[in-house]
Amino acid sequence: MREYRHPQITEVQLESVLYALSDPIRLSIVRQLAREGEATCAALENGRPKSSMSHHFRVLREAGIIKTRNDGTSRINELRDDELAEVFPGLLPAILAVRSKNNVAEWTS
Amino acid sequence: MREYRHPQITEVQLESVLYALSDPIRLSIVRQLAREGEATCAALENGRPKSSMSHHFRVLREAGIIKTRNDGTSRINELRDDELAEVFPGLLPAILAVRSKNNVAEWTS
DNA sequence: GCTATTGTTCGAATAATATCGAACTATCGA
DNA sequence: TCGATAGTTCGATATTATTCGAACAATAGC
Repeated sequence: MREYRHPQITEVQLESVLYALSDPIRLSIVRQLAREGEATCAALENGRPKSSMSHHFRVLREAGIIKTRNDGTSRINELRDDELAEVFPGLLPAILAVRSKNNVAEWTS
Repeated sequence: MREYRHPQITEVQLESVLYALSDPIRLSIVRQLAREGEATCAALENGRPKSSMSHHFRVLREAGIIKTRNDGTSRINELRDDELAEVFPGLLPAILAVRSKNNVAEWTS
């Protein structure tokens, strides 16, 4: 499977980052990645359809928030937190510091 | 004209704040308010139709980002930055610290 | 090569947003 | 009371997102 295109961190736009993170599912992905370091797509889809999740991963990737690499048949995702800190210092930490009130996995069922 | 309903700051949702700020026009409104303290709607619409701007002010207001009060025929807007700092510490400063590359007023004409 | 696993892409339906003119409301001042 | 001023609301249109099944692609293991 071909490699993904990740934007240069200097090309990343604040608006796109904010938009990508304004979705509860994507936000929960990012929170989980912040906790666990890196994770496959499968580990992050909480019973949701793969195609939906694939869409969300793409939005996060194109916004410059995550980096995806191939590992066999899996894709491994990780936050680009260090890079994001260069261009938007304090932004991701401020967002991650907010405790999530509603668990996404909860309103899946 | 009747008063606006502003959400309690504790009811404000991170997702809504991020969404509201993911729009370039709304972001430019917030930046301008951060510079100038408070401003009327007219002072913030850069030649755009009033009805469009009214929509954006509403989104910002309902997200808990601005507060609007009446003053004669004008509405005066201000950031709820102190309150936002209570629930999302560091978030607004991190966003406002990002220098805007494209001036919104620029691509108006 | 066959099969299972993991994810992507496509396509179509649905939903949400943005945009802006037109009509309307409220207030101020003469 | 009559503009003039400042915004809001309505309604219609256009654009963009979300969702998810179905088909597809790539890899690992046997």
